[in-house]
Amino acid sequence: MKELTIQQKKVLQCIKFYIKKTGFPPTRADICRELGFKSPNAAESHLRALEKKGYITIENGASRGINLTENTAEKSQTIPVIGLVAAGSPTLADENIEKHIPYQESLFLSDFDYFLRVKGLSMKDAGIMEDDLVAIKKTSEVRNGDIVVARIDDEVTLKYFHSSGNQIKLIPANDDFEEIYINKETEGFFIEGKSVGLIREN
Amino acid sequence: MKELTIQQKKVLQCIKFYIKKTGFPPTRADICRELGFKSPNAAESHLRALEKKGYITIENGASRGINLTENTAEKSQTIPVIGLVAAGSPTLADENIEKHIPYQESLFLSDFDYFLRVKGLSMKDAGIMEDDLVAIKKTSEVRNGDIVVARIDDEVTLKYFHSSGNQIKLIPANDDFEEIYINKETEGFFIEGKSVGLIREN
DNA sequence: ATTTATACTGTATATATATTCAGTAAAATT
DNA sequence: AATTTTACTGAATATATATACAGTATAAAT
Repeated sequence: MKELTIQQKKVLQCIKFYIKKTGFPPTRADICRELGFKSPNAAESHLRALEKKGYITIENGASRGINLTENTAEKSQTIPVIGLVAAGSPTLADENIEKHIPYQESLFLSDFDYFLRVKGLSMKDAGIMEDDLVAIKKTSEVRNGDIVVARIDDEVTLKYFHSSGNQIKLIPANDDFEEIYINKETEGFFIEGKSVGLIREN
Repeated sequence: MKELTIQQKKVLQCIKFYIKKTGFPPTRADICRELGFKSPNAAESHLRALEKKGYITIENGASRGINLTENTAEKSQTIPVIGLVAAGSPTLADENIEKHIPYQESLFLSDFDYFLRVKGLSMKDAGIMEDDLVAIKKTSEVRNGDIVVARIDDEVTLKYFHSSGNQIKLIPANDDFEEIYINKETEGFFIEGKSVGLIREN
């Protein structure tokens, strides 16, 4: 799809916002009012440019006959999927984002920030398999028994969390893996978040 | 919310359909055309009735100024959640539906018909735990290795599917459970569908 | 170097559209 | 029994709206 100019983007945003607010598309005059244009032809020409570039369609002769193209209309929010890379934290930086998947508010009981793509079988007995998507809520407030995303220096893992006093245990759900013991004050140790749900794409 | 008459329902449906089709609400004349009315006032009065009953709002003076109320606008499709009841098939009958959850088209790679609430741990080693929601696509076309919803008389189970010749094996993913052998022609045996995804609400 | 696209103002106008008024008639409420 | 709601036709109209035309000016593409 052809790139939009800054002004054209503004007009497109204005249309989206107007529809969201009112339920129906704006008139030329509405766009002028919103963006400070003094001539309806300013809006008109921008609309024709947006049409030409495929972002909207215009029903000729119809009032408010603006229709957002499929690619233009935001269907629903999307949530990033992040790979559990052995080295490097699962940040929301672009280079770590595998893809985006559509997100529906009430999908899980708690809200969450991203999906973590699981590598390996260290949580197998908790029913978390390779390539599963674990919904992660970014928080450091975790309780014993929670499944957490823990970072130790550059290593990131998904494990059961258990703390007593100053000592923290990271427990795998697979006998082939070993528990990890750390001190709360250990440098480079950090709880990235906790699991609040799971999706498996068969 | 106040009940609608048959005609008012028709008009409301007409508005929804028109918006879906064109991206913007209909005019009075559009409604007349769609429903065969000969006077714009027929549409007008129905609109005012719908407004009075709270199904739409009307922006006075604005063309196509119809806005569907929150409860009126269909946000997204929902998919039923069905319990894996030991006796009785997981049909989409109301009495078997636990609840509805919002559904986004591209959530899984394949489309599906309902979620099955898992009881028991017979598929534990496949990472399917108690209370998980397995996305089921209704089909009898299944392949060896697929996880299927099988019905034998009134018993419904989730198992790995394996057929060779006329014999079918239903294999659990848990050593504590036993494989089930059946003949393809056995009466009362039926493949309800297969798993195409999974959701776990922590 | 010339054309095309961008980014507007300003005016004008045909027509698309909401909306009111005047009726008719049956069904539902009060 | 009287009133309100539903369900329309039919005509009239003010105005909301799309859209064309005439300009001006700068930037980008060919």
